[in-house]
Amino acid sequence: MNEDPRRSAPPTIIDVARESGVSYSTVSRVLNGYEFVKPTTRARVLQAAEKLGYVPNPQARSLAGGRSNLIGVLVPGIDNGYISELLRGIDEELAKSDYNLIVYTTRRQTGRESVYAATIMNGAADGLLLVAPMISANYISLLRDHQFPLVLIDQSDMTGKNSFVDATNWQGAYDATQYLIRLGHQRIGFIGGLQGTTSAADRLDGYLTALADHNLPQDSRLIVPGHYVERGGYDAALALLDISDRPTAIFAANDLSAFGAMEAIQQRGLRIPEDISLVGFDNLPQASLVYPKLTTIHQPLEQMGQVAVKMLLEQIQNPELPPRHVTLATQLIVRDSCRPLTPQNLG
Amino acid sequence: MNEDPRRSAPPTIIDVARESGVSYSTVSRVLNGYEFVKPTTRARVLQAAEKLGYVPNPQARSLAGGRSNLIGVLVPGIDNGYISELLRGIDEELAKSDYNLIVYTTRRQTGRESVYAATIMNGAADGLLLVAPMISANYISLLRDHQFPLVLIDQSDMTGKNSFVDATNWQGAYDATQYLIRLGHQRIGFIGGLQGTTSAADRLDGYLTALADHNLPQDSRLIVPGHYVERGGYDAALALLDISDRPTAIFAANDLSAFGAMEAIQQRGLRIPEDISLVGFDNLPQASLVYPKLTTIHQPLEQMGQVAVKMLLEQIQNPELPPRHVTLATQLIVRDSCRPLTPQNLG
DNA sequence: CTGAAAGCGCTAACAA
DNA sequence: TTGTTAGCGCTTTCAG
Repeated sequence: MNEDPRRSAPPTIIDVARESGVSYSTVSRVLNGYEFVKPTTRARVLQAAEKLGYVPNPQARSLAGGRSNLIGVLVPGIDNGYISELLRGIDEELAKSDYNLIVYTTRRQTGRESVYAATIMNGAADGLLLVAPMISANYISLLRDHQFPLVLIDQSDMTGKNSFVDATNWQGAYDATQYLIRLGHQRIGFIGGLQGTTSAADRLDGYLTALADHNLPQDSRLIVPGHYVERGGYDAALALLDISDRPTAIFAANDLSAFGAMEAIQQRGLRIPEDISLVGFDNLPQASLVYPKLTTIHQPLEQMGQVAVKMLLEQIQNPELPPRHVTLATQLIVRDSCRPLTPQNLG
Repeated sequence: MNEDPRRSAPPTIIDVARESGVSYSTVSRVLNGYEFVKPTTRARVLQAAEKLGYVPNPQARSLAGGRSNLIGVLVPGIDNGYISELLRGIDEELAKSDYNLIVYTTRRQTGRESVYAATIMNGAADGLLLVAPMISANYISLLRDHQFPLVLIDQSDMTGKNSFVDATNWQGAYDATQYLIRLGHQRIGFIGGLQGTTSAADRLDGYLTALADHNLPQDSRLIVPGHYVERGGYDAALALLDISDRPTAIFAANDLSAFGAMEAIQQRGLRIPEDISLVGFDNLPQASLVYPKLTTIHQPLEQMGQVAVKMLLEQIQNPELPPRHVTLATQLIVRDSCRPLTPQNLG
């Protein structure tokens, strides 16, 4: 309020101490909510701080206190709906705390993961959310070995040493496939996810199991990689459409590749769902924007972000906590991209 | 490489000094690329640092050096394609520097902007990108008065004291409107943007001017607010369709509201573009995903983010630099949501 | 070319 | 309940 905007240096705790006539450690106590401070003293300090327009210097605070009040999130990039949804949840939850968010994108650190890990542990952040899949195990175990608070998002953990939150990938894929089967589809193409990720493996497995449970044959030509990207879905769909005995339905391991598939299908002059049914996975905001609206498996990304933050903050508070795993439920969202198989559109 | 993962405290500059047999200020010099260091000394220090697995502590560095190597970006939220595109550009450019990105969302600071501003200036970040529109002028001038490096994105500045980067909003709106006029449309609805933003004002103005330039009457019933959000576009379109003398085309001030409009139009049983033509603004990735693919004005968001970062880094390097303004060109992207007005579909 | 030493602003013992 | 005093790890004069 009364601060002088022209003053060169911002007021420090010392200025506040001088102003209120107490020692600067008392000021620190007041500012940190320490309870055993005489109310009148507290009031005086607070008033002085207000008067001077004092705000703490985060760097100094963390250097002395050992905490940065920053939490980091490592993502592959910020450019798709999947990450945005996750970030929204993360931010929402973080807003309730006094932590700020620092975003690391993996592109910056190719081959230098260990240096990054070391820097982060060295005070750049108090905890890390790992959204990026395909992070080298070394990287993760480096952090883990130092007891650094860490939560993996959407990737289960091989070692059992890390906390993670994910969704029912297997079940979701099973549900999607079964939905198509119940509509009468027998030849169902599968556009796979990113090799090496647990979600991709689980979704493939859910698909295969659903086929098996309904006594449908497994045809390896019907399984093509899409790498979780739009372009991959496009190429995959083209490959699928080129099979002599073309599938009547396609289940794409994520929405992004489903969008690519839509493009390919429509370019081939085929209609969705009349000529071919399509199911995605994720339920990105775009899914209800495309035409036809995409039937897909909802993955509660926003909630996953929130839960991950909660788990991370717990871990920061108590580093001794054993790893926790939380798996949230997926859900089939029926829209307009599928239809029952009738004699007319039999492959 | 050879560091011991079980050691409790990470190595500091002092450990490196001891290991290499020089004073720790020399280590600091080497680490900061100071040139007048004997090559052999430099090598010895570097080797010791490598051996110990030394990484600098960012907090200590910034406390002593006065720079945090963090740049902040203030956004309303992370949840729409518009922000994502911008962030992508920002991140891309930042990746070339050694700055990291800290994301602030406005929701966290309602009513406490000045405290936030103070904290940021107080070392939390070395510079700030302001993407959020509607940030109180006080907030901005508080930062400006302290000579804090600042770049506004997509909002021109009333005071002339701040650097900003934006796009040709007026021209884009003019082009969009003119495009519709040239297709034969005479009654063109306008779904407005967020009140109080310069882009909304400029786009409205471009629209009006195009009408005037082509001797088309201005009808206030054809101008409805959409607030740049999907829901707003939906409501706006409904209002527009309810007019007795319904428009044959609609120009939405951004893609988000255009998406909402599509929803409304289709719900009313009308077809785009057969019954009504639609143009958006922004060219979000989703624009080519919707059906029909949206004709829109491309705004180079990614590039705007990159340019903003460049300008900000310049400003950080040289705080005395006068404010700069960069306006990037928009471009009409013709897709499938418009068609010429023929006798059949005359309102 | 290199070392010594003074802080940066704050937290957290330790005293009193 | 409050004051005193070490540092946190590093950058940066200032002297050699």
